[in-house]
Amino acid sequence: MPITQAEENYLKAIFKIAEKDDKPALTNAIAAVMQTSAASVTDMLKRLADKQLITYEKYRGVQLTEEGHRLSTALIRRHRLWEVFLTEKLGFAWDEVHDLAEQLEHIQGNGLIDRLDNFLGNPGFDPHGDPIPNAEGHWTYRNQSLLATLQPGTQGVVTGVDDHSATFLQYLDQLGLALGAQVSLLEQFPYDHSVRVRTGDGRELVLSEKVTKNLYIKLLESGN
Amino acid sequence: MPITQAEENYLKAIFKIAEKDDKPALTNAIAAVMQTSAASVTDMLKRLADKQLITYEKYRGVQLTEEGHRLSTALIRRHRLWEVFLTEKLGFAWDEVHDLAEQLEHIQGNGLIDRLDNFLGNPGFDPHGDPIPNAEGHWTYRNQSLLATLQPGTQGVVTGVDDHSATFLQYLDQLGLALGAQVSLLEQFPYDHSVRVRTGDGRELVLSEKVTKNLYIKLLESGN
DNA sequence: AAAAAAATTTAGACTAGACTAAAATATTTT
DNA sequence: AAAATATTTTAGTCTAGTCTAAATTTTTTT
Repeated sequence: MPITQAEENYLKAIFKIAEKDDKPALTNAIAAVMQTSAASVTDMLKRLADKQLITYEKYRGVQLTEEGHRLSTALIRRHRLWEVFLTEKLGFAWDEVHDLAEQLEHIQGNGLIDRLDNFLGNPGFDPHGDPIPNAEGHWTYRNQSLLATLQPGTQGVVTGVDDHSATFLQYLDQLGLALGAQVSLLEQFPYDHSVRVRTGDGRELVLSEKVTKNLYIKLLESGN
Repeated sequence: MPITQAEENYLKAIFKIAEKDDKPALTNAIAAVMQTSAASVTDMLKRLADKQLITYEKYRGVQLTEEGHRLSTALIRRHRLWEVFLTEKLGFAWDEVHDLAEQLEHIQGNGLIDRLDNFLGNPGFDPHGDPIPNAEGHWTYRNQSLLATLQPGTQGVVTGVDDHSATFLQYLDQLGLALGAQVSLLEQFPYDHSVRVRTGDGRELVLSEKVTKNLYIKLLESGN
């Protein structure tokens, strides 16, 4: 039995939930990610369990099997490589590529993705700074922290985002905080957990907690 | 109501049949192209007629409406541009790209295809020599003839194929008759309609009627 | 440890797209 | 112009994926 696009999408949703919580993914959580009803999720979980892509215990949530994990990783790899293609080669902005990659990731074909990877120069990260697993499913590790967790006085470079919504990404563009932008954390305001930062080009910005909790920074060695 | 992938595939099949015959496409003909049953075709024809993409008269066959024609043309444009991408950029051979393009042609997204077209340098023809309609749906005309229709003594260049099967394309590769190859028609054998040709690099080949009826040649001016 | 609330599953129904078998309509042959 | 044949449509069924409403199970509150 081939794996359908709907099944692939569920696998990805389960992977993403498991990644965060490291606990079995619950029906309602999956329903929220998939924007569908809990009843539909239950139906699909049975199908995925039949295909041995998840282990499913009624009322207890699900976990990916090894095969399910392998497929999810491959799917994320495909998604992120297509995102690189769309930005690097076709000139799309980082807030425009998600929906297209969501479709492209389902294209099936021998050797397609490895050729694409090669054509793109084997990129390690996608346009949002997310790592791209290699053909064996291994991830590049990177030392980055949410801006929200840093101490005043530290300095770093924007390396990723947690929120991939177009509105957030466009707001970052407006602030001049694309990937690679330098920021120094000047001050934290305990009242609402907003912060004041200085950008690489010398501007000062105040960022809300919502921003600091969605922006990844790689620290620069303080010696530099 | 959005147009589904299945509907798009039927539109393309109807377009291709109409292109050849210039008569209404009949149920069985569509069933043959779609590799499905006549009953399934009838079901789909009703849906397409509801959506005003075809005009359908029971037992009488179908014709594309203006909108149906526009959509089919756009679909062919997408298919052929993706084929160019797969060969030119990813290095696939001309006999490997059909199934992938069959999937890629259904990707929906604002500006995607025009960006792709631009990235590829606005190619006029796909890897099989088929013309690619432009964004307005206009076709590049090219003066080419089936090898089967040429007279001995004429000389030309391979510009296209009618049969897109991998076996035919691989056979042409083996014969050294890729797009752009030179051929002079030396002799026709009335018995089985096979022909003897000389290739650009001086080899002599005998080609069966099946080959000559699937190979397009653009005549060289005899003065050259 | 009941009762209340929340989460999940079941039951039953719907649509798109396919199928087979049977009925209806067209076309071809005699 | 009938009869025979070929084509097409209808009728009824199936699956994947969705839905709502009702029933069940788990968790939380009292």
